[in-house]
Amino acid sequence: MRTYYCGEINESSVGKTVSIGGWVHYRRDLGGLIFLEIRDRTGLVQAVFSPEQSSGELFSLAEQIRKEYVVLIKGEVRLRPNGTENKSLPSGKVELMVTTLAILSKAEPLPFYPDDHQTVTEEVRLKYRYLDLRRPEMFARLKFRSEAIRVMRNYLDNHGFLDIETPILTKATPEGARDYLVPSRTHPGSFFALPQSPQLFKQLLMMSGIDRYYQIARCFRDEDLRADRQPEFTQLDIETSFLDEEAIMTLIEEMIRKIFSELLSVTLPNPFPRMSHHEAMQRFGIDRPDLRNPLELVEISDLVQEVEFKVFSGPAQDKEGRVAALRVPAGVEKLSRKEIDECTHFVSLYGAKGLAYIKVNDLSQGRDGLQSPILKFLSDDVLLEIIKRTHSQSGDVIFFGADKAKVVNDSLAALRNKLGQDLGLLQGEWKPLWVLDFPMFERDQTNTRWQAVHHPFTASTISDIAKLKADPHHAMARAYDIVLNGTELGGGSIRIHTPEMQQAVFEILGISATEAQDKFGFLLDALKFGCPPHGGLAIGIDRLIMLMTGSGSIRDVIAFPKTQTASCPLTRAPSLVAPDQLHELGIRTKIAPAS
RNA sequence: GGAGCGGUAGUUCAGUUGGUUAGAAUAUCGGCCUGUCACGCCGAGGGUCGCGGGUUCGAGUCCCGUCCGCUCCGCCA
Repeated sequence: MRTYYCGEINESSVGKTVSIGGWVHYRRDLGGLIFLEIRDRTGLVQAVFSPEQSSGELFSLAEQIRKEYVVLIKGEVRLRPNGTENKSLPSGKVELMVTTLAILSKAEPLPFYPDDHQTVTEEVRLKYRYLDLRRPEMFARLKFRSEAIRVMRNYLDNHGFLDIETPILTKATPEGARDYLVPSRTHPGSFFALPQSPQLFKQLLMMSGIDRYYQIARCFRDEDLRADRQPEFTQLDIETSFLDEEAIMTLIEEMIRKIFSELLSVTLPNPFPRMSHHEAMQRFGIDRPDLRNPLELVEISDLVQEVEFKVFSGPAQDKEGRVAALRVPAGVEKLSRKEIDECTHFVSLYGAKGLAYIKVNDLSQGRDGLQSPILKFLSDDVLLEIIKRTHSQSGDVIFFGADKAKVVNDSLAALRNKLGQDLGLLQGEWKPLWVLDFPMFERDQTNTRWQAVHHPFTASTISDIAKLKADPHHAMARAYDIVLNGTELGGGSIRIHTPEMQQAVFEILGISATEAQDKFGFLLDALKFGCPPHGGLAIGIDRLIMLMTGSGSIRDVIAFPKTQTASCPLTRAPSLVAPDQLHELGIRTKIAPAS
């Protein structure tokens, strides 16, 4: 006889004899009866022990059972007596009259019970993650993730892609994030690095004539964690030969639409909207705008260049400065003085030295209808033009950012997000977006050299090497980022496919020929032997699933995640290792100072 | 590296101005209850107040340091 799932037992099972394996979720003794609720991953069913129908031996066995025991029970399905239906059970109209019972595994009292109504801290959940994952909510997330990946695989398989694995033990890369290193026993003093992404291997596969590659790839970056960042994460990694930006974006869009329609019955726009990087920065101050948020930045640098107010005129005249306005409709009513002060503190976290604002109390009264500490610094003409350009109405509040462009963009973009959330301004549920026309290079923090905005293997719209070298500042990358509701889901680019261009980009980035040969010699070599034009993209699977399941953190869609200090409360990793192990790896143990 | 919040019973939390024996709920254990279903009722056990130091007659409470968890900045090509 087969073992049923709880969820398979319903009114049509009445009269059948079935067996069920599962956890005892609940036990109640009453009136000479024993009720057990048995849970498996599909639902709950109630089993009833009656001394009249069960042998005495079976009944006393049932009495020993506690919560979370794993049992196998067999019995006959019957309708419950009138008035005893349990609406909270999927199988609430039927019950199982037990004839045999086996305790497969006992359970000690749990640190917490995996009920939906029990709340525990994340620390405890992670320490006992195997119990946390018994919760229906967590099970549903893992199942959703599995199904989403299945849709991706099916889609890519149907489009001629090959799933190919690339090494986990690989070579350290000089740029990008900090590497996780693994010492080599056979080469004392040398190290492997865990891949930050399979980038170079997938490019090499294109040179191998694979043409269409994908991988559900684990990636590792030794940087500090956030709610949406783990030191190891999973990306859907894709690379194709001969396809251009247009073809790749179309392909990916279609896949994402399919995932949303199959899993959430949501129809995403076709095609996804697109926006240039420049426009995104101008209108939203960020390269991954949340389009559900109607608030926008308005440039007013040109209006305030000559005003007496140095806080405005300074950045307005500065080539690297920016003065921008953010209008909050009905802000006068929605934002108290205290809340405006909180906004000022909030933007200070992003380096803003202050947050100017104007309350537009009544437009019909002209200047007298405005209220602001900075009013006295601004002429009627300037005020009027600001009102006009921001389309302000009576009752609005206008915030201002004036500083280096980076500070204005960072702080106002963050403020825009905060106000959008706090004031409930978000419109629509799912707003995907392609961001295009990224610059190829940007100055590094010390402003002494160029660094790649995307990565050093991205092709430029300028295909002439001499022209690119002459004017790196204005070179655009053939790159595209996909953004969903303000989260960067992934990105990709058309890659460089000639050794000459790759060498030139390394040069611009200040990587010497020797260094390039040392770090990327294998890539430069491979490019010499015939490389098709190619490009691809990677999608952060954890983030996608987090968004689609409405989870607050990436950790909730990863079975065994790390904490903020990159440790695992469950296994207590990382941990010290035996001196012998270190010795074998050629690593000298540090001698602890005598205490 | 930095900022903020938190750490008290197995768990989730309360704990006043520094003051007697640190509480509640839930879980656990025992008893009662003839259809329970977050059942109910009675009872019991359960504490390194994260850790270390300091101030004080007296510290869960104040001060310093430190560890851990979360959010954020830096960082994440």
